[in-house]
Amino acid sequence: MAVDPKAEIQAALRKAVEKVAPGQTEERISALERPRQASHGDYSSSAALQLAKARKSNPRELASTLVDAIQAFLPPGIATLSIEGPGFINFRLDKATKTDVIRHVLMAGKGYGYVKKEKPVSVQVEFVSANPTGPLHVGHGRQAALGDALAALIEAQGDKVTREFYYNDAGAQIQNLALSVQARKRGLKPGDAGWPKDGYAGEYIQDIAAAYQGSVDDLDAIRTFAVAYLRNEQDIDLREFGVKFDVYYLESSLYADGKVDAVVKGLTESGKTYEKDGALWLRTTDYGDDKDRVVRKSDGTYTYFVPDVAYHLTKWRRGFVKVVNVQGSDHFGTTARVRAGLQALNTGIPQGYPDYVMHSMVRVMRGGEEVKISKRAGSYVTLRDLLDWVGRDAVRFFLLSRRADADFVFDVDLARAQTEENPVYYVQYAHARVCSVFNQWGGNFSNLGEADLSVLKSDRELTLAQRIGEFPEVVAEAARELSPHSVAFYLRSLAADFHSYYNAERILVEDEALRTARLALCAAVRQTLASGLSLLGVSAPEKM
RNA sequence: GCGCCCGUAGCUCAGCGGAUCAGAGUAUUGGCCUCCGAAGCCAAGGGUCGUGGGUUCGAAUCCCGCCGGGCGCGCCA
Repeated sequence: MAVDPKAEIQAALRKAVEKVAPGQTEERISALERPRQASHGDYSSSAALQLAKARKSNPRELASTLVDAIQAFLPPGIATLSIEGPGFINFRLDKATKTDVIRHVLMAGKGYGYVKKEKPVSVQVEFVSANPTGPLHVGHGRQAALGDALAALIEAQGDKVTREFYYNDAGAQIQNLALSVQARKRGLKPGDAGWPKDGYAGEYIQDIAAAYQGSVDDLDAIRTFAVAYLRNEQDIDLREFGVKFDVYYLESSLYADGKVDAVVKGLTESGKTYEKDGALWLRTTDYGDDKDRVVRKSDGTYTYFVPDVAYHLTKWRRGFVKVVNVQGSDHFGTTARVRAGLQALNTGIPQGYPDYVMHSMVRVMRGGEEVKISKRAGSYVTLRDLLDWVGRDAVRFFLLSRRADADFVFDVDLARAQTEENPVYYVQYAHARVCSVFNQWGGNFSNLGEADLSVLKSDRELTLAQRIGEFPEVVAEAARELSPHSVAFYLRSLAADFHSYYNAERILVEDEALRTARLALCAAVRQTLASGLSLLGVSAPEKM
């Protein structure tokens, strides 16, 4: 088992800080940073600067004291220390330490970057959750990419993840869908006299009407048919996008099982409700919401708030200790009240439950202009449009290359460019290139693990090895911060390091020892690229 | 009006609760294939990090004001 140099240094640093400044247990004091400038070493600590402030002493002297302490705790042969600048302690890893990771990756194989937990936690990621009233739009695409990647990242941290899709199959929107299809079946068009008030205008309504063979007067049959039709259509798109769900949860089941009534009862018994204007209200403001919410309308029916709370209560009851909901920022308003409703039930659900990953809107640019509508959906661009234009890998990679809360401009022309520069192909190409080297070589992989890595001495080789070594940390942080985009950026960097190396040095050299060591490095690159792409749901082709 | 988010190179965006943080891609310009895949590499130009204050030894990063943009503020879902 290879050592984890960062962990070793971290541990030594913590002990040193504790020794020099007992009681200073603040996490950030003993934080290790990765300097951007290579001349500043591989890791650096600003502990001396931070401690100097509190102790009113000279930072460089303090750094010197810390260095002595660290060296006493740090096993030999890992790194050398120096004090630079105003008092930074910089660590330079020994070459052998840097290349050690290669052996580790080859041993771990597909497990590299993955954590095995003794006690996995049950986690749920809920995403897409589109109501079956139309084709999936690009925002759903962003949710699908985000949710699936988040699930994969959390799984990589050793937890057990359930991917769930929640939808409303019985509400007012579904009624409008049924009425729209019925009207189409009767030959009406949007805008005609008699067209339903909140009817759906998209062309797909006509498709459903044409496919429906039953009685035009049987609204229940039309509703059932239309829901099944659109659910199927959505599933086809999701399948092509490579997203699979473990559970489809129906809102109607919450009513059928009495869960909605039970929540109303629970809220009432909590003492946090009151009657006003003939309606039943919940004091969600007691839990951080900006205004109280109606539970039961004056006409006796419930607001959507109730099934929402009931649904999230089932998540907790089903044993999901952690829940991540991926939603568009237009659903922003629901987060505070769902959390408030869960708190009011007083069932021991933690305060921040559930987590939300909100993403901002996606704008689609094509041919220098913004695309706002699609023929099929009418008022919006669909996920299907994107898939048809640029393919699954490009859609996934692009949608994951931005922070979720950043506005997104999807440049279709850039994404579909296969002969020009394209961020997706850049990473995939690196993978295909490594594979190509191995094909050319044609040797036996099992020997690579015994390669003498000490012959890898060039800066590019050490940089590449170190980059590979960062992968587990990148994955862990992306999972912790719920930010898959950092994996996409990491892969870009790894691919860049490899391309640069490939152009500078020949892999298949005459010298057998050197060749074997370089191939071992390449094998580690390939494994890391493949694992990273897999986390994002993007394929790692052997040929392109 | 109130709440949350965003404002970084011509364009699209990273910058992990400060320091060793002015970065990547793209676009533009100039080099590199008789040799493992040129969907690649090497290099150049390009930004008072929206703006004005504050805190600090140090601010793109933290705090406050302002300007600009997005989303949300229903007895709709």
